[in-house]
Amino acid sequence: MPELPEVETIRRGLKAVQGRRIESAEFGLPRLILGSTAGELTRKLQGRRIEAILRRGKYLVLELDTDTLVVHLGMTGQLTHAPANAKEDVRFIRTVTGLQKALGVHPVDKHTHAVLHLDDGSRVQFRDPRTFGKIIFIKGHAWEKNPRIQILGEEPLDLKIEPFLKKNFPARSRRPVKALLLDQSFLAGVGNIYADEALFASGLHPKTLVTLLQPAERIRLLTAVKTVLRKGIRYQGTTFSDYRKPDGSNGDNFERLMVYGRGGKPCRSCGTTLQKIIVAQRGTVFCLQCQPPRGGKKRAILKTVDKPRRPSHN
DNA sequence: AATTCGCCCTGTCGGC
DNA sequence: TGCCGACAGGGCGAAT
Repeated sequence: MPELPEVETIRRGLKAVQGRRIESAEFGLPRLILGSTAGELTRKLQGRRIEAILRRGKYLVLELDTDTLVVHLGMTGQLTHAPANAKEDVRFIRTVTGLQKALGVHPVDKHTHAVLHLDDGSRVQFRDPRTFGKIIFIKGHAWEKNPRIQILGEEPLDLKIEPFLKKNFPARSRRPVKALLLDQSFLAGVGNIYADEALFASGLHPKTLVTLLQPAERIRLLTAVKTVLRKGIRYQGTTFSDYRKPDGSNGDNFERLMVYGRGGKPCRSCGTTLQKIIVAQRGTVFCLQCQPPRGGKKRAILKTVDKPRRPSHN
């Protein structure tokens, strides 16, 4: 699931298409397109120049000379940039049979739903097996006024923590803190992976009610969000299943995750078996020891921690 | 008003 | 071996 670090990595990886002109465009699955029909979009994009590639939350924004394309990758969306004359990339095709592999030919990939052919012979391809992605056509450059963009909260990496806590933090909300992190109108770009990682990094149980967070915990939480997102970008995103960089290669962050995707495995910090529960309708992995819940069980855990340690003589 | 739920979709995996 | 249900989940609109 491409979240802020994955989309940012893709944005950076697509730098080479800036300034290129779109010679032609193809669209395969009309329901992924908003703001235009597939046929009209093909016509509208012909001859357009890609001026800039931006990111807002999990949205990738392609500013053209006259209009704007906004892309959301949903859960399994991939945006790749294939060099001139490149064949279909076998790395994207999981169903290649032995014979096809031997012959070096593959069926046309049924999951590639959009292709932009550029004036240098390269192409940008949008592939999305689960089709939760969206391609939004916006006339002109006022894409920030689009309802889907307008409702987004602040960019986590830009925000100043103290003013944000005063102005934007729903201190009386009774949602679990994980639900808040997933809310794109609170912070734009945090998804299931980085929400779990941020909660682990700040030592908060995912079900903790927002209203119960102490000021110091709020600061810890926001600091952790920034930290885990920056780490995700540094390692070029988390490849769990479908995410790829624009060159088709994997991100390096998965093996560096502390909790996401590690349910039942030992905590990398304390060795306790990581729990998997459902919070806000999402699979959620956390460490009961490092992220103790409020109330009943907390007391028992504190008691254990507070036990005087036997001095070691070695 | 705030929060939760159901739905969209398809590849993968475990169980029988 | 093959069938089938469960699961993965971002975001939107409906329900509570």
